[in-house]
Amino acid sequence: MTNKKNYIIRLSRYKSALYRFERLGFIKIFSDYLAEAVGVTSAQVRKDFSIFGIHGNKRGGYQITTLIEKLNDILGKNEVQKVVLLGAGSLGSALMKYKNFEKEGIKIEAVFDIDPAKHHQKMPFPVLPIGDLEGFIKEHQIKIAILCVPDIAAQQMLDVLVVAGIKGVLNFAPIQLKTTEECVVSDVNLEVELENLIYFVNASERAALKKQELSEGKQHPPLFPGSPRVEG
Amino acid sequence: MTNKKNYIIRLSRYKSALYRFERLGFIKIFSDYLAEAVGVTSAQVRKDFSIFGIHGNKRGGYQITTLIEKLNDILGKNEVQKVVLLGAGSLGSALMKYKNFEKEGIKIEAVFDIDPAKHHQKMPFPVLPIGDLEGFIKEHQIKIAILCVPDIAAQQMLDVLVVAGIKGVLNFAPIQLKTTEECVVSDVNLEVELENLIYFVNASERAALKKQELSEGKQHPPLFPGSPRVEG
DNA sequence: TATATATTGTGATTTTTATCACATTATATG
DNA sequence: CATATAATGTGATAAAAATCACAATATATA
Repeated sequence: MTNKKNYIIRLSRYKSALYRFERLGFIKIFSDYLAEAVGVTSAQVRKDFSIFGIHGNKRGGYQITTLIEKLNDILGKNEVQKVVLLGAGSLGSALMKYKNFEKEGIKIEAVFDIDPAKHHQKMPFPVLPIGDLEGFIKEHQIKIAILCVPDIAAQQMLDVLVVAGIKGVLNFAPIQLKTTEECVVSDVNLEVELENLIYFVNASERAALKKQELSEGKQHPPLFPGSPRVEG
Repeated sequence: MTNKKNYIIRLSRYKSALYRFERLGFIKIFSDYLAEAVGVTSAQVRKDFSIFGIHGNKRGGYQITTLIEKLNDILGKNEVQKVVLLGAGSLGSALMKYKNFEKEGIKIEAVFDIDPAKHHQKMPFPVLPIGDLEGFIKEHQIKIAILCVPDIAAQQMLDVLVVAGIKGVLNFAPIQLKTTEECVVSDVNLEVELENLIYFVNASERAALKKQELSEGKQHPPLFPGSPRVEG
């Protein structure tokens, strides 16, 4: 798999932004507006589109609806995507209530959990035993699973998913799962995200401190003891 | 800010993996083991360490405890990081119960929500009104916030956070927030992650199909009508 | 219709990131 | 103690991604 990961993530972001513009009643959009909404440069937007063969109108920008269609085409999402959710714990339950999936055409078809106390057939999502997984995904032709089980159970559950025929897993357990050729695993790791944030907060604090020191003329130690400071 | 984002993310992943090795009783680790645990190459691991001035022993690998210490140093996390959580909805509640934060030295100090019905002082987390935010973060010297409020409220809430002095925000609302120089915003966007996954599942399906066709000798259309196929 | 203008589209260039491959060296072994 | 070995560390190189900058052109305007 050639790693077009960044491109694809951006295309997906463009699409979310476009849906918002569409809801606000916009018909056309220019690369610079879209760029701002997503936090990239306008050249980047145009280049990304160019790479995937999306063309706008010189001077007229891009038609929002056709743009969304083309993006959905590329992203393989012109129909509703059915997924299953593994684990009806707190994170799983939160995701069940997560409205934005539906907005973007992602539909949770069923939830699977090991705990019989949680099983029921109620809408909107039946919560079923793991044993039903394979039959369910074959019957409903499901390819994508969201994995929200405890860390310790994640690998074992992935193995079950692979056997059942799942082709892609969004994994919330903070461990590197061993997968097969046929199944792509993508990780969401909140601790790592937070740590990253902490690093950048500290880094920009350090930078601010340095800047302040500079403006106070502390950029160099005095060349000789007693030599005058450069004044701000 | 020079964009060392990928490096930092990897350092953080190394650290998580190292904690796991440590819990399993390992004392030393080699770059190739660590690489496998995180899903990168061993040269990448060594290069990353080299860039940040981390050195192991030729032939002896790396001492796990000192390695973790050094990583924490770089990531600015040698003490427990205090954070606040905004929004006690379903996602917020799930994060409150999320055990892995604590494991990695991240401590939620308080939760803030607009809904008075949710307010209480009970442990482990008091749920407080937004009005208390500024006082609380100043008193507790908090720099990081996790933003789990409804999309529509996210920008307004960010503005409050910035005024209150928060320096870094982990944002779960799927919109591009407008921030200031002093406050870093980092986004977690689950729809985008899922779409990305869907793309790669489709892409690898297409690739598999192609491969199959190739092995069936369909790699080229017949050079002339009626010319023989290459047999698998 | 002619001209000005705003916007796309993209080749060229620069910057960043990852990979390679091997010199270096600490440790183990005979 | 000499030699072999298994690791690190890193300069050189390759690959990927982002940015630049401007030609091309569709539309608006006079």
